[in-house]
Amino acid sequence: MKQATKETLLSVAIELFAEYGYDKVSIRDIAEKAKANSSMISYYFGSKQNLYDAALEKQAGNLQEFLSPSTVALSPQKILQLYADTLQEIHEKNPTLMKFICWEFKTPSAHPETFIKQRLKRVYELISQAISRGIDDGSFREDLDIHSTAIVLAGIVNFYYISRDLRTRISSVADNDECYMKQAMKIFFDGIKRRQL
Amino acid sequence: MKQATKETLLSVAIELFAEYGYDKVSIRDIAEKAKANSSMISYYFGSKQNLYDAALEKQAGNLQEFLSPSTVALSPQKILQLYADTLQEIHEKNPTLMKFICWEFKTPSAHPETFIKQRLKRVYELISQAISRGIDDGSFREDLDIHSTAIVLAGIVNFYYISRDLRTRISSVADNDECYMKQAMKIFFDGIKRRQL
DNA sequence: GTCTATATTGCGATAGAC
DNA sequence: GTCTATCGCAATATAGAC
Repeated sequence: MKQATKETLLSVAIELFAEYGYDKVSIRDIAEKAKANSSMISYYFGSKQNLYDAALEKQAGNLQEFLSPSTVALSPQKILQLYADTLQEIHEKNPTLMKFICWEFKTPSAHPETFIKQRLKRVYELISQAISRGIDDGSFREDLDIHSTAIVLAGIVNFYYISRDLRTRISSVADNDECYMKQAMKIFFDGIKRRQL
Repeated sequence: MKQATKETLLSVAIELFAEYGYDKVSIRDIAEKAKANSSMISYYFGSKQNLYDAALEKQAGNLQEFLSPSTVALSPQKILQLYADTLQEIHEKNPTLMKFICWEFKTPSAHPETFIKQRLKRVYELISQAISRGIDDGSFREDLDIHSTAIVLAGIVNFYYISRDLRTRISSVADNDECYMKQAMKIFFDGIKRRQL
């Protein structure tokens, strides 16, 4: 009945895996920081891998908002903007999720079919459809390649967060999330907008 | 005198580290694939970490071209386009370098001050200056934030490669590097271009 | 230079007392 | 549920023969 230990282990695992990645974190590290015994991880989760998966899935719930059924009813521009806003919000409220996704980028083979990948797939489809509709209704350029445009948007929004750690080491310029996203989306929308002749 | 073993170990190390990352590759894996004894790694490089650093630095030489002194003399547009072209070329000719850089994005703390980071810093400065000059000479929008614009460009160009492994699992759309880069840079340049009133 | 053999460490996992 | 103790394994690194 005392599941406090399980919860603590999970939240510590999320914290440490997000920061250092799967390989660099031992179950002993997690147990120590959670003030629990390392054998409790086997007891509650079965294995280190299962604990990681549990951590990943718990974080994945945060992509829910963007994927709500009402999203598809929005205009193409609104959907693309919502994607950017949602990622910005997720990062503010829960930076660890982005860390997990980044780790997945790096070692995709580690966890073949996770919940998070299914979510990402849905996100990609939503964006692609929005771009396609935007072209059809005349608001975006006709010569846009849908796949490429989707990657450009994803790159603009995600690279900022993916590269943050490295950037702060290289450059002395301080980040301003609000400012970046506004500037970036202006460039993006100006770049895909249909020109008046 | 017979340094063939050393060279083989290094090239195998580059291959394996790029593919699986530092943690997932053991010195035994490297030695086996190089048909050498694992103790040869200590003999030639001292440690696994030193071998990794050697692999990283050897790869970093490939960023040279973009950083040649003649680059700074080009027009802002040309410099930004050259950045995209160079990364595309690097990836085609030497995909392992990009893998290394991707690993550095994920675990930047692992190797505090590497050669590669100095190169990246120089690249960032070149791009920033190009954007700044483009604003001054009236070819780019005046309201551009230099830092944000530089990250947008870097994101557009790099995210495509960073995300490739994961994307191919999620989406069935085949990549076409040439097509992507052309589309992406058109969006980018249209997005930062100064509008005629 | 290259090999075998081994020292040493740290890992994930589990058995079993309480 | 939680602990101690330990097993079994794989890793890096090294000592020493050749």
